[in-house]
Amino acid sequence: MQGILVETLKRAVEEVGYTYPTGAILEHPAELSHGDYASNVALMLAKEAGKNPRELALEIAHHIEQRQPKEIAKVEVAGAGFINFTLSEYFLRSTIERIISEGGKWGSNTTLSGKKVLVEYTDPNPFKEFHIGHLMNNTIGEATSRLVEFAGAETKRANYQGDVGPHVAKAIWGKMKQKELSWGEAYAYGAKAYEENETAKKEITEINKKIYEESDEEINKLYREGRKDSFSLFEEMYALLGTSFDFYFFESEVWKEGLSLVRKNVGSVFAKSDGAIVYRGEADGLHTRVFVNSEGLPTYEAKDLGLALAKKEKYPSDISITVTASEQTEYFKVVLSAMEKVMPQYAKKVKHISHGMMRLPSGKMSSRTGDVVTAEVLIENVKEIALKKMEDAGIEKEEEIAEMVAIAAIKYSILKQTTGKDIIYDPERSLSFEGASGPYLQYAHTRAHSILTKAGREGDTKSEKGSEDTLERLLYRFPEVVARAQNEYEPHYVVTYLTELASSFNSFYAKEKIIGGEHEVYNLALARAFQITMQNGLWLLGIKTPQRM
RNA sequence: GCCUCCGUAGUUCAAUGGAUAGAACGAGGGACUUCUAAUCCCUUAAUGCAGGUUCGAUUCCUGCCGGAGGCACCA
Repeated sequence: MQGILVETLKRAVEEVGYTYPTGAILEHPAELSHGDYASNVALMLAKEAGKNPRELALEIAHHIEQRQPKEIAKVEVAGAGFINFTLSEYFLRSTIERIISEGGKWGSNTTLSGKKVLVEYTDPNPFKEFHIGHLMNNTIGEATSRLVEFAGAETKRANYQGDVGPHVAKAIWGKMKQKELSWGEAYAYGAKAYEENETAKKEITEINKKIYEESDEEINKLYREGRKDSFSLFEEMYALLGTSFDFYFFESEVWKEGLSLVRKNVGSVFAKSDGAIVYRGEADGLHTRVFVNSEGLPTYEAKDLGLALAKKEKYPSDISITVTASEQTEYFKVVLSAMEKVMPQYAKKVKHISHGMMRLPSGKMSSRTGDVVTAEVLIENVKEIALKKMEDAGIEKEEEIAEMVAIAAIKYSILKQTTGKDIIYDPERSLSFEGASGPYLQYAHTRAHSILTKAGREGDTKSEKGSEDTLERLLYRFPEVVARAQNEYEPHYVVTYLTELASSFNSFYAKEKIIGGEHEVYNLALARAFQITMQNGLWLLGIKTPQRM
């Protein structure tokens, strides 16, 4: 639709004697009463033309009216000199038809078709808790993957896990001292001891070395157990959240290559300093970071280079996305800067998405101090609320539906805002199930689905319709919203749009009786178009659609 | 100290340089013998401060104030 409008505008502007300015915008006015699209060309050209913008706008509008495409019902000049377009009933009706025929493909595009994309996210560490930070990362990573997939890319999901390194040594040390502790608790215990107790610190450093060497049978055994315990818990979580990974990368598998890559480039890219090997980022306005410590062991930095090698080997992609919390933004720049020098072709394909952090009202979460909210506890709490809601409504309580609703509530609260912003999670104040929320979107979808099932016949857009058309005037925008979310890697545009769409559908539902109503046939087609759009939109967000709730 | 990000109704969030700054929660009022009231309708209230660029600034630039993150052997 935008294409037709731009062409029309361009022609009219040229007929009046000017060139269509670059950077002219075609936007949706804040209010539907102002029309469906607004152009600011007249405002931009007014100065050059030496004319009053309104006058110029009227001239352009006049030329458009000479040969007005059938998709446009009305051209008006408003405000300071905007040219407003109102779309025609013809266009709105044919959009409904298009939505119904495209079904699950409605809203998708082919921007990335033929491209391979790898998305790395979630990245929980074995031996530590899967906390709400991982939940946030998973939610954003999954939505990002689906956006990319909806652009036609061959998309693979990757999960990178730190199964070696000091955190593992700390957990194992904790477990050796106190068998009855859970792995998360053992880690917190070890981390505390490491900071407060010199002997413990030495023992942990020793364990860390032995893990790399695989030289101590007792440690090896604990290590294997811990890995296994963690992985099975993680797998349950992924299933619950609706993520399925194609590749798992482990620090234990990538550190050697990372280490040797760094060693090979000492003197050229990296430098020795105080017994460690560092990368000096100052030349690029960054800071110095240690890639290999003075024990000769790789830090996260060197491992990340090894990871890049492993990814390249396993799935050569055109875009390689890594999703992390914003605390790693600066870190990542340094690693990327080093990567540009040691593997330049690959570095060009790397894209870092950093999201805000889940914080508690008391401040930053820390698994070192044990001050964490686990994903499991959060989901369980929210699920309880959903079950309570079902009970109050007198519906039969169903675990599976309560789970879908709980996860929708959580995902919505993560995805509703700009990706970079922190979220303060207050366990005292429960998540919303009312108003703009995950369940609100699911509920609207469920209502539509339920009507369509009950009606027992198909709708038809050729049938007579009522005068109201707000819903239609939002529906056609879905592909535009998707494209914007894809371009900016910002799922929240989809959330905002779906919320507005659901609200519009609910108003429509309250006003209009669909089954048995005056415009039943047309309204069934409209409800179907809404249901498809909502389903596709929720899929993009990784939110499931229950058939009843 | 240096670098990065962020300051919008009481609260949590929106707003590709555009029109009267939108929602939700909260508060107050109303709507279920009618397709699911996890809903709908009405009322309430905001751009941290000071300059600048622009026909037009929540948005871009500068300074200040406030918050978060990062800055050598953690991830």
